[in-house]
Amino acid sequence: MPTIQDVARRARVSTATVSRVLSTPGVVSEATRERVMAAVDALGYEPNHAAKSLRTLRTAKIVVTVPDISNPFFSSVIRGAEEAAQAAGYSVLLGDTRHSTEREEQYAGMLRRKEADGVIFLGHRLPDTLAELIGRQGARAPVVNGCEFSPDLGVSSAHIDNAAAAAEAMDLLYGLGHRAIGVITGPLASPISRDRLDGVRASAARHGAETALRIATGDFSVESGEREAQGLLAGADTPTALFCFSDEMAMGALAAARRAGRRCPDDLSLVGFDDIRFARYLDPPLTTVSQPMEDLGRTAVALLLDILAGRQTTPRSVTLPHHLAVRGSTGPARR
Amino acid sequence: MPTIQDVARRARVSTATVSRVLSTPGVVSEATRERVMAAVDALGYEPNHAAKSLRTLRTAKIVVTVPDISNPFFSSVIRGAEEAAQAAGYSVLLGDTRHSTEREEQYAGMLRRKEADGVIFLGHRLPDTLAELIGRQGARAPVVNGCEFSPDLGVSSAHIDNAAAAAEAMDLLYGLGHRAIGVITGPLASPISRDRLDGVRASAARHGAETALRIATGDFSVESGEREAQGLLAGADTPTALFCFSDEMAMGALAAARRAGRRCPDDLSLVGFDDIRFARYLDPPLTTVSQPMEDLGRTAVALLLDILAGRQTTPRSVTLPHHLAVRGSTGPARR
DNA sequence: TAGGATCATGTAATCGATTTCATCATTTGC
DNA sequence: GCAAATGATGAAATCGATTACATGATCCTA
Repeated sequence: MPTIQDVARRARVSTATVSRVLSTPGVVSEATRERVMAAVDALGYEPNHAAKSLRTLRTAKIVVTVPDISNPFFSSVIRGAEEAAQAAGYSVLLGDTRHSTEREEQYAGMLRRKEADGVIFLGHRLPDTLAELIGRQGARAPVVNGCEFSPDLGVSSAHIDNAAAAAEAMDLLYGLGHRAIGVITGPLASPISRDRLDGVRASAARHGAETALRIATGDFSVESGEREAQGLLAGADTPTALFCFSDEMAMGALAAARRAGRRCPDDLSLVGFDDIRFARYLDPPLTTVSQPMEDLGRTAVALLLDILAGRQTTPRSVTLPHHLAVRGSTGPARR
Repeated sequence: MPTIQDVARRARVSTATVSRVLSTPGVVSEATRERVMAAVDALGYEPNHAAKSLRTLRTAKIVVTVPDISNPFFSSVIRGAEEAAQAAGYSVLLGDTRHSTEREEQYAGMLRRKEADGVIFLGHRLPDTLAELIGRQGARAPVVNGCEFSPDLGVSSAHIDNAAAAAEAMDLLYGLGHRAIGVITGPLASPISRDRLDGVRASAARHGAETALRIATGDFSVESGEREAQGLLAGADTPTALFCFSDEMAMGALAAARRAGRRCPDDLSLVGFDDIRFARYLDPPLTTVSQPMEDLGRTAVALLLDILAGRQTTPRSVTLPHHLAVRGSTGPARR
C-alpha cells in the first residue's frame, strides 16, 4: 500500500503539499495540484487512517450500543443512526451488549482508548465509564442516549413522549368501552417503561378505572409477552383488552390469546408499541403506538455531532412525534 | 488523557518497559511490573488505539456489510458475528448498504485505508474494490462472504445447502398432495435465490410436477411477498401451496391470502425460509426452513479470523446444517 | 525601485505507541 | 576466578499522516 511519501516522491513535491492537496486544495497551485492528483490516482493512494487519527485525534467513528440488535425496534433505530452517521462522514461501531453490564463498559471504554469519537447508547443503564466522563466534562461529553430518557443522567437524548403515547393508547381502549385492561410493561428498571406506566395510570385515573388495571412485567420479548398474557388471561375476571409495551410482546400475547380461545378483536382487544414493520401484517393487523424509529436514530446522531462540533453547551433532549396507528386488533368491548 | 510517557515518568522507567508490562509482562521483573501497574492504575491509563494501530498495522476491527440491518435475518447474522468478533477481541463496523453499490464500495474502501482488518459482506454483489484485492492477494485477502455462496468469487463463505433445503420444503408440500405450487423467490441476481430455485426445480422434476410450478420474483421483503402472492392467487387455476424464500415474504403472503379469502392451511399451505423469531408466532405458526442465523455470523467471523491469522491458504466454504421446521401453516392439499 | 504583502511550497516537529538493538548487571559453567 | 550466557532495562527508530513555521518568488504600491 503506497504512503504519502510515495505520492510526494512521484509528484516531486513534499508530503506537506500532498496533504494540502487532499485536505485544503484551495491553497495549492493548479499545476502542482494536478501533478499530485495524477500521482495519487496512479498509485491508488488512500491516506492511512491510523496515522491521520493519531495526528488529528479524530477517529470519525461512533459507537452505538443496543441491548439486542435482532430486536426490530433497535435494528431500525440503528439503521437510522448508521444512515445519518454515514452521511456526515462517520462510521458506526456496533455494540450488541446482550443486556450485559460488562459489555456495555467494554464499549464505553472505546472512548477512553480513542477508538471512537462518541457513544450513543440505546439502553437504560448508563455505564460507569460514561458516567465518570460526564462527571468530568458535563454536557461536552460525547455521549447521547437514544430513545430512553432519563433527565437525571444529564445526557442528551432523542425520544418520544412515552407517557402521552401510552395514555393515548389507553384512552382508545377506554373509549371502546373496556374497563378491565391488562398491561404488559417492559422491565421497570427502564425509565421508558416507567414513563409509559405513568401514562397508563393517568389515563386509568381519568376514566376512574385504576382498580381495574392488571399490570404484568415483561422484558419486551415475544416470549415474555406470551408468558405474561397467558397469566393475565388465566382464571376468572380476565381483562377484555391488553396493552403491551412492545409489538413483540403483543405478538406473543396474540398467540397466547389464541391458545386460550380468545379471538382478537372480538373477545380481546390488543394494542402494541413501536409499530415495527410486521405489525400491520399480523392477523388482525395490530393497533399500536407508532414510533419514528429510524428518525430516533438519526436524531441521536445529530445530537452527538452537535456535541462533537462544540455546538452544544447543555444537554438537549429532543421529543419526536408519535401517533396511534389504529388497526384491526382493537374493537368495542363485548358485554 | 494520560499517555505512555506519563506512566513511564511516574513509574521511573522507560516507555519501552511500560509497553512490555502491558503486552509481554513475562519479560519484566516483578518489582518493576508492580510499579508500572500502580502508575497505570493511578493515572487510569489506556493505550491510545490510533498510535498502536499505526505501529502494528492492526486495527482489531472488521467491517460487516448488510443490505438491510432492519431485516431480522440479517440482524441475527450480525448478532452472531458481533458476538464472535467481540470474543476474539475485534469490534464490528456496521455497514448498512441499503442495496447501494456505492455504499458497498465505500465500506470496502475501509480496508484500503486500513480502517479495518477484514470485511464480511452479506450481500450477493462483490464490490469492485474487494474483487481487485482478491485478484492481488488471492485467498489471503481478508474477505468473507456470509450466507451467500458464489464459488466463482473465490471467497470463503458460510452458508447452508440452499438447494437441498429448498428441495426438502418442496418435498414436504408434494408429500401433502400439492401439485400446483407457487414459489416466490428473492432477486435472481442473488446466487442464494438461484440455488434455492434449482432445489425447487429438482424436487418438482422428481415429482413430475414441473409444469405446475408458478414462479414469481420478490425481493425478500414483506411488501413484495404480499404483492407477489396476490398475483399468484388471482384468477383461476391458483396454486394450493406457496413457498416463499423468506419468512418476511411468507408474512406478506399470509396477509394476501387472508385478503383473498383463502384460509391457511385449509385452503393454502405456506412455507417460509429462515425461521426468524416471529415465524412460530404467526397464525398459523409458519412452517419454514430453519437456518442457524447467528451461527452463520459466528462462522463467517471464524473464517475471517483464520485468514487474518494466516491459517488459510485456499478459500474455504462451510456448510452449516439446516432443518425444516414443520408447523401449522402446511396441511394436506384439499381436493 | 525599495519594501511590504501575498502566494506556493518545503522543513521538521509532532501525535503515542511498539520494537530493535545496545548496555549493564548478574549468573552460570568449567 | 574468568569468560560466556542470561536477564532486565533503556535509547532511539519507526509507523504515516498533519501543520506551524520558514523560505523564496512574485506582485503591488508609493
